[in-house]
Amino acid sequence: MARKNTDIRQEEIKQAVLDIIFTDGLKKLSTSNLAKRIGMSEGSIFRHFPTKQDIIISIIEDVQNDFIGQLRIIANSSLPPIERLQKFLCATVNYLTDNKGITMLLFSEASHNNDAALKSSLQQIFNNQKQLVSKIILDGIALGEWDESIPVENVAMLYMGIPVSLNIDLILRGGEFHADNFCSKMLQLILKILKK
Amino acid sequence: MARKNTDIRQEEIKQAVLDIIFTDGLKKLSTSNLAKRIGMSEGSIFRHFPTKQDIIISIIEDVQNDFIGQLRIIANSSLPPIERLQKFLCATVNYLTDNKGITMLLFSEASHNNDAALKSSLQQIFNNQKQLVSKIILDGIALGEWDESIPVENVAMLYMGIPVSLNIDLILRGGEFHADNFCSKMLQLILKILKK
DNA sequence: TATCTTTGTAAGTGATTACTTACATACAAT
DNA sequence: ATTGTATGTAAGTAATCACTTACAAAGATA
Repeated sequence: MARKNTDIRQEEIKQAVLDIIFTDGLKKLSTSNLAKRIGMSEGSIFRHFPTKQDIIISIIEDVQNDFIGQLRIIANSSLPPIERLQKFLCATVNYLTDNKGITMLLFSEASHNNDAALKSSLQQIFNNQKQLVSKIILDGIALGEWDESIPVENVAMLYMGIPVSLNIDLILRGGEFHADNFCSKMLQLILKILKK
Repeated sequence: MARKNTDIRQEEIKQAVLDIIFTDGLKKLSTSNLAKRIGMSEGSIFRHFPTKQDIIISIIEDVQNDFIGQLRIIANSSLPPIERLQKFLCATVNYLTDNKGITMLLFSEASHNNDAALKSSLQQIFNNQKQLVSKIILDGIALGEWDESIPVENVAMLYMGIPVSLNIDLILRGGEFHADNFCSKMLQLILKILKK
């Protein structure tokens, strides 16, 4: 087969991982199937990643950089808190619906594996989102826009339920979804909680 | 080894499944490990269940009967809606914290497997909860206690986020949790949404 | 007591797993 | 042109998987 650089091959492999998970389920994610999907030999995969686990870890790092990075920019922007919250929520919903393979991977890996490093990465992804939401809410309270007596930690937890249960829904129903309405409807509910 | 009836053995096997998942992760759930945990031979397992998959299915049926059954009684009771909602939420939180093995199993199985019957069972568990919550809310609205303009479907979805994200938290953090505060704090947030 | 069904086990089965080894060749640097 | 390194493959490896087979014995029924 044609030769390509490791970085290109790594991307191909990671894409194939997500592809298989979404179309066939995590059970079918073997190095053998992975090689078939890309059209290369099984041995070649181990030229570009030392172990199968390292492929998963690399994907989770991508999520940290791309997804959480994007959310961090939104949360720290100078927009009014209400607009930040709206952008934040919609960005999350869009990411989840656009990357179904990734979300299934995160879910399953969390309960499937007992690897400490992996679990800690997943915990970070979850907690980072919670902290960024808390920041937006606290900013809104500081500006006098929202009720200062609300328990911010609990609202953030309730907020996190939105993407997480959306996730479950996506996994169970297999994909079809109408993001626009969902995003703004959920925002309105959260805003009612935040209202003075 | 001492002989026991199939029904007793089936319970032992199912308990061992949940035990392994919680202590060692789903990856270690092999028929070989299962037999070791119980202290019986691997072949004996297949005397009491035709396949490994059937053990999982039987556990999910237990969840339907025990957990959803309990929630159904609460939702259909003649208590005031606000009390039903409180009992409903606390029963869910307690079940999740008491049965960590089960919740991990449901999560993982949903994304791991592509078995249609299994996925449909999991979907039913999720949807039944949503429907029961919707019923309580609609009853409250009919009694004039809550805002009739709220989108019930979306509140139910937001509500479902509570147990689901609690679940994630339990999986990632490994167990320790203070249920009492959580239960009532979350209820207050939902009530603020429902308020006229 | 004799027989039949249920429950148990040890030792297999072939399939699949993640990963390795030995070797070939493309391509960049000298 | 020569050499060294990165990328490729086919054919392994031992371990593990879910499950089966052949046979033994417990316990109920006759």
